[in-house]
Amino acid sequence: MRRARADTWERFYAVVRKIPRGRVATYGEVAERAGLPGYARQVGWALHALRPGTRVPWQRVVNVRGACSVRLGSGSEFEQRRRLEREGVEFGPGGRIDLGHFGWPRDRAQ
DNA sequence: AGCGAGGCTGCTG
DNA sequence: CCAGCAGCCTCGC
Repeated sequence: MRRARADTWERFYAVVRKIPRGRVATYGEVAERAGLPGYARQVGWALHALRPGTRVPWQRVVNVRGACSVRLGSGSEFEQRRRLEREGVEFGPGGRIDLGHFGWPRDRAQ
């Protein structure tokens, strides 16, 4: 069988925790770095299922266009943006982040 | 066991 | 950059 769900999610969390402060990574990147390319959607689900109290910088994970994909209405969207801005991440007019500037450089180690 | 939905992505226009 | 289409995996009914 494939990897157990909890095990898979733990990999995602481990990767997310490696994202440097002031940087953001896409779901696809997190999945890829976790050794599970193509699991972008599962990263989203893993963060969705993230329990309060778990120390994971989920706010640094955005979609490939640099926008917060957090489900609207949850209030987390605002929280995410507030946290990122505090880290020095700038948002564009459309509420998007310039991944070319704030994205997590793949060539660099964490 | 089947099916729709979800914090996504890459490829085409 | 946005819209449409298809593929990805897991959850919940």
